[in-house]
Amino acid sequence: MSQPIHLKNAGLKSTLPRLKVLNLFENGDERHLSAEDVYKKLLGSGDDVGLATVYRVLTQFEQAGLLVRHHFEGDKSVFELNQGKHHDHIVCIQCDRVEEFYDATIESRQRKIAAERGFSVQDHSLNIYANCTKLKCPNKRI
Amino acid sequence: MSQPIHLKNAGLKSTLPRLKVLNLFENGDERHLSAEDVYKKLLGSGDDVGLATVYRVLTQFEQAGLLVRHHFEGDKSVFELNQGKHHDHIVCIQCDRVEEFYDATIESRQRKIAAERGFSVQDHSLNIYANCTKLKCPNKRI
DNA sequence: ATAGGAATGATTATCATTATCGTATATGTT
DNA sequence: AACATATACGATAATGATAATCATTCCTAT
Ligand SMILES: [Mn+2]
Ligand SMILES: [Mn+2]
Ligand SMILES: [Zn+2]
Ligand SMILES: [Zn+2]
Repeated sequence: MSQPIHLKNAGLKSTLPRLKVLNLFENGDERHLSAEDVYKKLLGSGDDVGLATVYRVLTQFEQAGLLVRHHFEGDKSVFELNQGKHHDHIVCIQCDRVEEFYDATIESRQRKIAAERGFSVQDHSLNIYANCTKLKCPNKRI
Repeated sequence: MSQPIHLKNAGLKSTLPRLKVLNLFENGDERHLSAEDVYKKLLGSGDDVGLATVYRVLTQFEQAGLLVRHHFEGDKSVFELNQGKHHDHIVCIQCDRVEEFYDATIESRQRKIAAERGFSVQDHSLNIYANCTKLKCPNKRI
């Protein structure tokens, strides 16, 4: 757990919709949420914000460095709290559950490979799409 | 170079639009093409096909295993000829040029990481977004 | 050459996301 | 606390990529 984020420090006015969205990521049960996920969760808890605002806020939070955006194969973006530590993802094909991992070997190999070809890495995304072999897969939905 | 692909063998009727699209991938100068790229290239060479057909054919080719689809950060899908050998990509942020690489260590590490967590890898995508440090970057456009 | 099913292409629909714009609100100042 | 004003909100329209429709055209087997 890290210290609560203050929107002010991020250069963002502290508004109700922003606080609600931020709260979802800080205290919600899911780390990785799409705009639609956020919108529905807020509606579900009575806190209604406009869908346009959700999209706007997510993008603002991303630009402010509060959130990180991912593209997990498919059309919609997924966001998660930026805890400062880069990691990659395993996405379950059956239930969409997301598990995180970090592998120093993979990371350094990437840098090496890029360097050998005359590139300096700016960013990268590594997503593993897999099936649960263990029976912990509750099946369906993130 | 591999032997020319016969649509018949892929269970696909041999039609003009399909042959034109296939030809672009087999004899064109770009390995990685979006639907729009394909559409514009065909229009440019006088071979006009409908945009709907382009999308349909690309999806069919993907399902038939002739093409592989990638999602290089951003909204549009990119396709390339399936030459049977898996590889990952470095995408230049400045010119969108795509370079391919394969690293056995990274590949096996992925499998190991997934296995340790009870997953069996079905697929994965690893894209490195980087800047050319060498001056070979002609800047802009795939 | 013919027939019948599949493919094409113009168009419309869909889905995620962004842009508009009039109204509401946060925050610094009286 | 009431104000002023820049900003943010939210309903809705617009956009861009891709999928679905459907009447017409084209392969391919007879
Ligand atoms: Mn994560
Ligand atoms: Mn490739
Ligand atoms: Zn990584
Ligand atoms: Zn790989």
